Amino acid sequence: MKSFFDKTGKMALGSRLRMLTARFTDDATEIYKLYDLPLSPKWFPVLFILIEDTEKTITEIAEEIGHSQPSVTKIIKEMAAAGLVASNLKSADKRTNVVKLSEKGQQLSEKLKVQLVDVEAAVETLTSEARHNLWEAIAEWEFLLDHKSLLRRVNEEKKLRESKDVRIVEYEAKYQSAFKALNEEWISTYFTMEAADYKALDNPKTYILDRGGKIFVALYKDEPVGVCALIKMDDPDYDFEMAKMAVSPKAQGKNIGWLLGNAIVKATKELGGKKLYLESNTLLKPAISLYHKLGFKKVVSRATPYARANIQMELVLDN
Amino acid sequence: MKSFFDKTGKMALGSRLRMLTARFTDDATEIYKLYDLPLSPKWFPVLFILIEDTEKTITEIAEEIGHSQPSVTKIIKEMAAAGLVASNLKSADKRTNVVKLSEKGQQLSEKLKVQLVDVEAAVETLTSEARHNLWEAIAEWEFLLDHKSLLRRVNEEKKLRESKDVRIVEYEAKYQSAFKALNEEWISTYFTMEAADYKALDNPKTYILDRGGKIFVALYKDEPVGVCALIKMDDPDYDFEMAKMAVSPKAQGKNIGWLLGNAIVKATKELGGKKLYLESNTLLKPAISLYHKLGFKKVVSRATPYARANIQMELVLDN
DNA sequence: TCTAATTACATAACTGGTTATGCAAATATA
DNA sequence: TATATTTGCATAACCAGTTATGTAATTAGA
Repeated sequence: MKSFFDKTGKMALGSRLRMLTARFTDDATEIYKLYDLPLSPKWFPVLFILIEDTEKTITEIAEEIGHSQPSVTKIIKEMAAAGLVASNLKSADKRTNVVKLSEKGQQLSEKLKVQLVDVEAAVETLTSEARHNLWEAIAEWEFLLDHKSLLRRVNEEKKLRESKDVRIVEYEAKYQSAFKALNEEWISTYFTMEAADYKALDNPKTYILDRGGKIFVALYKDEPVGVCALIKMDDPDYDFEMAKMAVSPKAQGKNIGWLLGNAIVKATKELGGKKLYLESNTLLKPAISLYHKLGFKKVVSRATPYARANIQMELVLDN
Repeated sequence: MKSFFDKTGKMALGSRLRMLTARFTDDATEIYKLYDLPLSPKWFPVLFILIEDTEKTITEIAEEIGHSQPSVTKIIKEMAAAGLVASNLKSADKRTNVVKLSEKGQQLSEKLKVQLVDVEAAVETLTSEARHNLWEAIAEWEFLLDHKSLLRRVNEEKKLRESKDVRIVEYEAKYQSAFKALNEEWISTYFTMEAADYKALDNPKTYILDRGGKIFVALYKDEPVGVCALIKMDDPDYDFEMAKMAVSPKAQGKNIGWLLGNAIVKATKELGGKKLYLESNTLLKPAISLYHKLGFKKVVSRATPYARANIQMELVLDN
């Protein structure tokens, strides 16, 4: 068994924990027998709460011990059948089921305290024999996972790894079809293609590059999965417009938008631009949030050839 | 939740482990989704084994991953339904169900490897953030519990604590009824009371004390629960006989036999005895093993007034 | 060599939890 | 103040494992 987990690595942490848990719960049953306590180990958390604070409702107990409410309902039912608790006590709120220990339950809990002392001592001995403190380790991991779940941590690792496979390159003629297709994909999903779209997407060289603009392509494992254009503007207020940003849905979650955006900002600076402009639609939540992350701020309306534009943003470059 | 476990103490280690386990397995489901792997997390151990060694029987897999055989049977059934494994492959032994990954299963396992790397990295990061190493702690506790189970450890604590409530005192007239009752209890359970029994048990003063012997009584919480006599012998080979040892079944597991035996040995020395003798019956396994623990060795037969005696032992005192 | 014991596995039933759901009581709101 | 929403809890159904049990195939033994 040990060797199995050595082979699997940390991926099997859940499995390994489950097995260790099983050892404890199996032994718990025997330990209760040893002390001649007619208790089911699973009653322990509920019993413990009722020893501490005499009267409690089902939901209160569930919250305190971290179980679901139906779990506590079941446990209380079993304990009531064993004569350890009195439930459905009269209370102002008739929905609640107020529970407290019966006489028998109190007597039993006195005997339980003796057992608790021995178990505590046994675990303490175990802890002193071990170099690694399991109890403290659990507490610490609970804290760390509260702060950031394993899912989020894995997701971050995934993005990190995948972004290493993403390269941002300058536009070449061979990417023209990808440039058009990627844009057409999202535009026609949310809106409809307009005349201005066709002009730029069909003739990027004439309409973007030759006029002093740039286009960047994001390659994931050498396949184009994202594009973005930097278009020279003929406007006293702005030097360049960031436009035609598109990322394939298949390549989502790889930070590609962020990498393209950064490439655009860097290129603007290299070309001596001071202010970057963009148009978008508030329907595109992830895009808007990306623009904010890149430092863009909303600006007041301005004439636009696109029907779908309902928000305009700018980024003032400080160097 | 944390505060709940702070209050309960180590007794709730099982509960706490179960909850931490739940966090991992819940997140595992989401992680598989993130990688677009149509796998159930519970398949992982089986899948892992099949990636390592192509062909395996159900029982082999169960042993390697530490699950029960029916658990593996169920998992294989599910994986077969999902088209990941081919089961019931032809084999010499027709009882066995030989299983291997299908083409689809192999493709999926390739994708799984990518995920494994990310999870490993995420857990590694977690470990580096933590002061206590959970993975190592689990491995160590598994080892320590293999060596001595929690049940045994708790039992030892219990005996230790209870033996503190046991006092060995010298016989007084008020213990005569206990002396008789405790002996009568076990003798009549396994054998029948003999004439020699009644003589000694009814008149301990005349037959034991007045002849230079001693009787010790073990009190548990001031109740007599064990007795043992040291009887002066009229024999060139032996000075004293240890006899009439009896411990109440209710007080078993408190080391009382051992404590009484030690009291007898100590008294023999104080009285200047060099050799201690006893008679017993091999039916009484725990008693014989106690005598061995006290240092008694078997000796060859010798005349005895007791029909039930079928083993004789002696202890030579060295000081 | 024939029978008895063992082995491999499928199935059923149980365990200690969970989520989903519905109903009655209490509270909030128009 | 009537209605909508929320709350507390019981019940049902599910989940990932377990133990118990029955059956067919194999192996051991008299």
